[in-house]
Amino acid sequence: MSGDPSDQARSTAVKQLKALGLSTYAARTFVALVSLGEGTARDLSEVADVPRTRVYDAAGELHNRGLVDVKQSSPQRYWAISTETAGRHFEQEYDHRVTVLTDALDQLVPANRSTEQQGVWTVTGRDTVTERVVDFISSADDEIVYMTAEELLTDEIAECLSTVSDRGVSIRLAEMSQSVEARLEQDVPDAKLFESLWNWSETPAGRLLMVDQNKTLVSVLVDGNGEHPPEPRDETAIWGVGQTNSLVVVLKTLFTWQLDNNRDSQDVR
Amino acid sequence: MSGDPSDQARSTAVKQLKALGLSTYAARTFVALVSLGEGTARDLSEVADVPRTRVYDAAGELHNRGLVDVKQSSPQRYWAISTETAGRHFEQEYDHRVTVLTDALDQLVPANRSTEQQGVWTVTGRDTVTERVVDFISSADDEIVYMTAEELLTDEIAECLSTVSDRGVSIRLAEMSQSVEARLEQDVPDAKLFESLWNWSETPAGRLLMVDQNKTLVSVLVDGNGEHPPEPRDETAIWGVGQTNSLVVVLKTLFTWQLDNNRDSQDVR
DNA sequence: CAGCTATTCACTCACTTAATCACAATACTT
DNA sequence: AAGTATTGTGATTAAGTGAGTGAATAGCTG
Repeated sequence: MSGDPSDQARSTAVKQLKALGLSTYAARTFVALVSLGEGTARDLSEVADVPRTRVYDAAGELHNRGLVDVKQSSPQRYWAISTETAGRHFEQEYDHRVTVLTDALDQLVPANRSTEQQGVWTVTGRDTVTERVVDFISSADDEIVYMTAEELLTDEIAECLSTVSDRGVSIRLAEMSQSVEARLEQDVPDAKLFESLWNWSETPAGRLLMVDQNKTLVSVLVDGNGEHPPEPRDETAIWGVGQTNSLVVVLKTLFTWQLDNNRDSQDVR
Repeated sequence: MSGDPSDQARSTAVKQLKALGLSTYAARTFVALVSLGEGTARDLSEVADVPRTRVYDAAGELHNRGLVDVKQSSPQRYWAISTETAGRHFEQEYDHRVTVLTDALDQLVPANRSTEQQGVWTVTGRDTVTERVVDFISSADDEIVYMTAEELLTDEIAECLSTVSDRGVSIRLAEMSQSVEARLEQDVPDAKLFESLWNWSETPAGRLLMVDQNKTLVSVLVDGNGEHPPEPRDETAIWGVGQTNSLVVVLKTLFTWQLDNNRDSQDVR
């Protein structure tokens, strides 16, 4: 009845709907109803592959959620809202959730989130690491030293650097690939380049970041070689904050030495 | 240790986190970690009221989601991201979900979503009815006739009316309460007022809407009197589309008669 | 009225998740 | 250095949720 690409669309739609909190039956029923436009319990049962006797529950759930309208005839018919409306609907619901959540959490957060720590924290996952990097960069008052692999320089990061640069924070970027440099030159004209410690492009290193000589983060790209599915969870980072933090101390000396050497126009290694 | 308001904040936060897809343990652990800022499994177990041996799983789940970073010490310590970051994090995740969903659904939607229907569909819930109203108004090509109870005139609706008015759609508003009229006069200066059929403010009626003499919706405010919790699900609407649709036909004649009478400056009833 | 269909309800089964326990590994104390 | 306390991991049990099935009721059609 339906081809392969259509089936795939179905299953991803069902997956997302379930993740959005619908039951399997409700998700399948909704997808069927969208592709049918309108239909009876029997129709839906066939297309959605949901037991006929359970379509009513599923449709009820959908009606409660406001995704489906009901016609009180016999047999009763169901009608699905448009995809755009569905999108808006979920967005609204979600915004509300997040607002309520952050409000509640803000009431709980203690006054002093310590600014001096002993050890280092680990973060996993490319997107998550990016989040930390953005947090760090955004919090900069004075100076940022940053080295990054090309593939990890997202628009988000570039934009973030540009913002703090406008705020007057001095930015030092390690020598990286041509394209990265060119890109940043455009977005962050005030950034100063310096010679990299390593041959950056040949290491599996991800990023090095130091903010205000006070917060540091270093990441590496892991697996990607020995793993079966090409997971996006392919970056691992450690970070630490505080003047006495060991990671901070190490990177600070490293960078200081590096930057000083560079200032004397000496090419190191 | 913590007062009543704080406890309430905790429980709502936990509720939202669970709705966002976390397990109860993970949700409780995260909330505890936010109010602690940082802590060991033991600390969390006490504050979160989660069995100590399960805190590790919960923290793992949170770490995978990118909400918590881990310190590899002994005992290992956990650190929660800031509430703002958490908010951004969920927003991003959600935007992605909705995008994927709508893309998939758009592939499934059939070419012809019929424009001619027999019966009437029912919708429940104030927000959901508003969604339909917005859909209808947005789709207007020619003319809108609208009557609404004051409390139901949200900013969203006013804005929507204003948009289509700019597009050249003629808008006729029934006589309503002073404040509603004043408000719309400002947002939608081109709208023409006409005398209402009923003494609008004294009926439990919600809204009447006719778009292009082709789509109609009528809603009433239900319960709100006999129900124990003041539920927001207090509006029920029916709608139908098509020239031959019975509801459309009825409302069309009603409005036409009404508007014609009004044009002759006759006050009806 | 008879036969069919639609709808609801009650129940089973399977699976996820909460909760406890037992044990191994590690750190701390004297 | 040995003993004790604490941390982390895994296995196990219990409870709850949701998928799936069938029977019973209500409603329609001819």
